[in-house]
Amino acid sequence: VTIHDIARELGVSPSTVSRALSESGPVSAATRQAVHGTAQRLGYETNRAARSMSTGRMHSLGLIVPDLRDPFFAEIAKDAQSRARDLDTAVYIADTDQDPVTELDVMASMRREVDGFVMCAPRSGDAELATALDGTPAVVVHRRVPGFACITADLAGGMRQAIEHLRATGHRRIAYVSGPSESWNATERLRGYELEVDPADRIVIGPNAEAFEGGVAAVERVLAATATAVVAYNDLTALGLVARLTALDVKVPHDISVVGFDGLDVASVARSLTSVDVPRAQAARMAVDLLLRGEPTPETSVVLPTQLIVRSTTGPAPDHRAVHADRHG
Amino acid sequence: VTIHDIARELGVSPSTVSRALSESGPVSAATRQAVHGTAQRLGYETNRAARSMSTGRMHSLGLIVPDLRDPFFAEIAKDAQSRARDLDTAVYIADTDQDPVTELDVMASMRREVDGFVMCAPRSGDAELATALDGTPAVVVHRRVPGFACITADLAGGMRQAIEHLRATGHRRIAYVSGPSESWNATERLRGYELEVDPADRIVIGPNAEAFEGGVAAVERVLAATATAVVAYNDLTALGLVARLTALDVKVPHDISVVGFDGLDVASVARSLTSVDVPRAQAARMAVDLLLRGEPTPETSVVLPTQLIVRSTTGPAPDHRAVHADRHG
DNA sequence: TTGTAAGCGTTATCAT
DNA sequence: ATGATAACGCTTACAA
Repeated sequence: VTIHDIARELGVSPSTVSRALSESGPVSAATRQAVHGTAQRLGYETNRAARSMSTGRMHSLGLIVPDLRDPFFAEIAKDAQSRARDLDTAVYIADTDQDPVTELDVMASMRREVDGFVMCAPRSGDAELATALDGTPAVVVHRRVPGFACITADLAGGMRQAIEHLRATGHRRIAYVSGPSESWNATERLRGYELEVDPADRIVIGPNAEAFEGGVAAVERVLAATATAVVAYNDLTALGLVARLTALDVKVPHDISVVGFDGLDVASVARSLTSVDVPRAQAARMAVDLLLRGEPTPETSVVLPTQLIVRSTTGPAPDHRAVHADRHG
Repeated sequence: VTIHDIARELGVSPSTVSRALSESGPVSAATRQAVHGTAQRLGYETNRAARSMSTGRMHSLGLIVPDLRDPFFAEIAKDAQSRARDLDTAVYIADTDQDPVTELDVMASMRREVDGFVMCAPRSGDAELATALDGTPAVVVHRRVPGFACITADLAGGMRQAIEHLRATGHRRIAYVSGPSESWNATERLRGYELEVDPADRIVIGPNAEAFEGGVAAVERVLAATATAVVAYNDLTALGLVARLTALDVKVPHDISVVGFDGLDVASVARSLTSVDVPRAQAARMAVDLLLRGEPTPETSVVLPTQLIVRSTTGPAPDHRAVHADRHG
């Protein structure tokens, strides 16, 4: 069922039907009414491909994520598609599996089919990204790329909150277990740590490719460094830390405090994890809005606030000697 | 850059270029070579909208999931889009947030834009689903819907493996903590339990809307029922159980054994969870293949095998009195 | 083997 | 306010 069917039914021309349906020209109230009526009755649905051919607008957007298995990105995907649906645009999804080459490939193959991209924490270099985009509107989420609209979170600020909280409860030796070294996220978080902690006092463990495993693997070194608190690259890493610490019978937070990063629903509830919340839903929604309703110019970049959520994996620092005795005695 | 540009460049007709590019007609080896060459050089990419208009094929598929935050579905989404990309088809994604109405809505709005649907554990009724599909090819994953190609897993068989394993290690009182009551998944798993356990011996707790929270909340009742082992609706539920048991100082698996369901990567590594693995990647891949390369007739339904993975949350049943003393003494 | 021409469903420009 | 017509880029009979 096409606009021609409606036109024939009503004895008007297809152009009139088109104008009535798309509200894009002068139509008498009566005919508009009639057109909408029979459109409804006939079950008409506009053919997007045809519409795209004449207008150039695709009414769809490309959502590119590094890894859907990461709950952080899964949530962004969920929120982004939800918002896009509200705005009557379909979402093509592509998971790049963290591979820059795949990323560039999917961008190339999707570029012509979409009105723009929402790029989550892309892995390719700034220049390659710009080339692959080649003028296609794009909003970058959770990474800063020069020349593009970016929506990021104040990760360094979140790190500061975490460390200030730990210091306020008596911790002096605070370790950071880092994640993958390449991502913007990773460097930002590390930078936040380095901003807060004097070079002499820093205990940095990592980088680790696998978030959870990295946490597990880092525990021995954290203990060896006699840290009383650890801030993790993300919640999964924190979970790994807690799991391993528990296995070694080191009590959290009695012997050691652990702070996660991201504020994932699953993670927080799973271990009552103290964590720095990163506003994912808001970022996803803003990205889609910016792409679809605004003009995503480089100047429109925004930095969302982060927020430390204190739960039960952090507590007062133990007396240092006591902890040490505990562990070896 | 269109086929006309290539045609002009080479002094041939657009149709020849089209034939050469789509391998859909007789073209001399020489011209085909030439066409591909300049196509490459000019950076030609076929306009899918235009192609769709003449062929009717969209080269895209709709992937409908209940909730991307559930790692089970996130993984399916990842695997499905990966396979689809190999087959040169784009993937529209829609997260229905478990809402049957939203589900039917997105099906209606996507139906014309896709060659078919991969529907993951849909929440609508059989009849509504069929109506909304209205002839659009579809493969249903993890639910059985009469009249459609379905890819499911042998959940009852997995449940049997779990219970047999527990029995073999001395457990007699085996509880089941169920999940949401409405889904096919949920009823299948429960059915598996009921198949294995005599009515008199059954300890069923739930249903629970939220997987993890359900596990947490179920613990007191599990203990009150003096079960020595629990099979959970899924891994998240199992994690909830373990978390709460640990908090109550009930040792897993010393005092009580816990079996998860799904075999999620995160979950298994997180708690070394014994779990019934459900082949997600295979299901996703098969669904896409069936949709894109085969004919998804009702007869092509397949049931994938499940597999109990024994890790460290299960162990021999404790002496019943000893456990009881432990808990209250 | 290649070219011509019609058609896919919509929008947009221009008359009327 | 409405209608005819061209155009979007591609595929596909059909003709050469």
